[in-house]
Amino acid sequence: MESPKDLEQLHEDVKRRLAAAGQRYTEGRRALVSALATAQRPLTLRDIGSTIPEVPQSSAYRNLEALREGGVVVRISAGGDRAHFELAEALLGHHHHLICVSCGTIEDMRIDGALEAEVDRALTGAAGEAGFTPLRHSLDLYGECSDCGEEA
Amino acid sequence: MESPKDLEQLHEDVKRRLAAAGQRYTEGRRALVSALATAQRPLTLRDIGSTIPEVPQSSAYRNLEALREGGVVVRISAGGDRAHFELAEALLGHHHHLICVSCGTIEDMRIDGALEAEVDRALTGAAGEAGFTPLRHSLDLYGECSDCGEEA
DNA sequence: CTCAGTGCAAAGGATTTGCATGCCG
DNA sequence: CGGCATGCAAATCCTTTGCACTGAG
Repeated sequence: MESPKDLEQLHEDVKRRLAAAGQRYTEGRRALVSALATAQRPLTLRDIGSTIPEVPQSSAYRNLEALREGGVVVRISAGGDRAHFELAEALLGHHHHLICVSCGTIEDMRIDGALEAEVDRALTGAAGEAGFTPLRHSLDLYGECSDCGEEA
Repeated sequence: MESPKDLEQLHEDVKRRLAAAGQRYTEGRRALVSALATAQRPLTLRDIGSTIPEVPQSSAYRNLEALREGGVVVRISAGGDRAHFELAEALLGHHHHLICVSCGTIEDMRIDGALEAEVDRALTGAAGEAGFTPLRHSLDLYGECSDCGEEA
């Protein structure tokens, strides 16, 4: 759980990043960042809607896009039809995802740094062979979360 | 490139799998499987539409779903808004994807088996800690493909 | 023959956009 | 002030579905 102080620092950080990208840090955007920081896992637009109903969907989409351009938020397409949003790795650190194939929920997960480096090396090699310029990787585990497993 | 003989064997294999799932292997489904096998990379519905325009979209979606239930095709959500489809790993073997952030194209890629095993072990460990039952993993590399890189 | 498969058109759901108005810098 | 941000409603885009018809087994 984030302490209020951490949250305040986060907002400062975000404000700086948005300013650098020539964007304002308005009340609605603050609400979005707070919601994402508090949840500590990727959220769908629907999740966000139930957390902060005062922000209309269209504004949420538009602001998430603005935050994405500012490098504060990333959009995740895995995990069903609906997109998920979470704070960028610049803010959360590098991590991966556990994706429940049953309910679509996504959780964050971290793996050993050495393995991470090894994976990166292997991927970069494979990319080179294909004339591909690597930017980042994603390593996701699909399965059933504890909630869905119990019901089965 | 698949030789005609391989393609024929593929159709036999698919026919068997569909039969086991109690489904027919019709002309439209053959066309879809041929298109996917020939492309040798995940295709969007649009890609498929331009390859085999004689198959209506709704039929394509329905048949891809039938093929998915039969374990012949998988649906990939990464790589933009549109879903991609490709032959299942039972037919293609385990592999990963290179995803172009610019044009959304996806290509197949294989990595070293030992690393693969190591990754699987690490993921299974992390999954256990989260009360997660692991099913499969995905390891994708995002970057810029050679076509898009040249233009930049 | 019988039931799954097919095509067309309409429905659905998530996401985007046009436009008039409000607020931040 | 001036322009970006906001809200609402309408528009889009991908995907799914209802229904009557055809074809595979």
